[in-house]
Amino acid sequence: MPRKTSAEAIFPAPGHDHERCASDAITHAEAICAARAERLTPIRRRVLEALLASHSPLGAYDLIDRLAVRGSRPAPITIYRALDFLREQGLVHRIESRNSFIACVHNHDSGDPVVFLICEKCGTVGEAASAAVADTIKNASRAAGFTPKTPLIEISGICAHCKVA
Amino acid sequence: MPRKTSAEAIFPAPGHDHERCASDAITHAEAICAARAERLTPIRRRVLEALLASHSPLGAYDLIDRLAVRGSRPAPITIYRALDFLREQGLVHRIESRNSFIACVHNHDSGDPVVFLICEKCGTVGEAASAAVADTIKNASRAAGFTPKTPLIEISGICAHCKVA
DNA sequence: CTCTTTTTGTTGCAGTGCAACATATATGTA
DNA sequence: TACATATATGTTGCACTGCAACAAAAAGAG
Repeated sequence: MPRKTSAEAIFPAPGHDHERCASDAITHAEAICAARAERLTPIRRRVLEALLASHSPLGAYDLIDRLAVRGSRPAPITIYRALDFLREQGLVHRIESRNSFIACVHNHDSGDPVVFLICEKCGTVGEAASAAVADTIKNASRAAGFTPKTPLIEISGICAHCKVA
Repeated sequence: MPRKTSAEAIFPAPGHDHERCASDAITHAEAICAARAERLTPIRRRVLEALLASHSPLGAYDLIDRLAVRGSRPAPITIYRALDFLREQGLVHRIESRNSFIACVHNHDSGDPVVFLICEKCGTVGEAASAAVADTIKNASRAAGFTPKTPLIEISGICAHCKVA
């Protein structure tokens, strides 16, 4: 069952039921990993939880800070390995223009191109999955004789909530 | 006068007249800077030339290597400052997904969104300026109540020349 | 020629990202 | 159960990215 019914863009409203949204995503991650016989180990889970606790993308060192407990900090490589795993499973995306990472709140078909909407004011990142965008881009690429694989689309701007304020 | 007549995608063919293509671009850069009363200093010019000598994007340290002469290497900040300038003038683009830079071979109207086509095999980067892509993306953003500013579109794939081989 | 602005040089550092190897933990198999 | 294998994590170390802050030099304006 999809966690989001709308196929449209998703931009998290401030003050939405975030606890719920995050715990749903964890449940989803467990299901995905179980189905694929992959292991959602404690570290991987904690990295995912930290990302889910923020709608803004987090850098690797933000994650280190958030996973640190009583003087014990995970090494960068530990975080990167967890991120690699989560990205392979499609549970986390990398925001290239910010060198940072965000938990995925879609159910992607793998390879589905995603459009990231990055608010310059509040830093919140929304995802939009648009077949129209995907098609247009494929056509434009083919016009250049180019065989596209993974489109990367990141758009800076102002989200609806910040625009009002 | 536009250096490219086609409004279509541009993917440099291996073995094209690169000397010519690069020297045209330098001429264009001089014209741009003159018109804006900006200074295309020797360092800025050499950075641009180094980028023009490669259709693959170069990292900042690649540029340091290429500008180094007889034991004297420019400091990273020197390169970044030149790149900042060139980017402000629209003469250079940053490829976010690779942390690297490429000389622009278009005549952009400023703010024009550009699609980068990055060949996974040969590393060559082509540019496509597509109004259709720009429009589609704007619409998708607006559907989420998002006010887009600067779309960033980078597509990995295989270019026509590598596909044949 | 002097003052001001712009550009470059120098030093230093924080963030990003991963390689290579060692250790520990799971999983499978006899 | 004991052993072999595969997977995951810990440790060390380092290369690349990117820029801040200040000093020195060069270009332009009056």
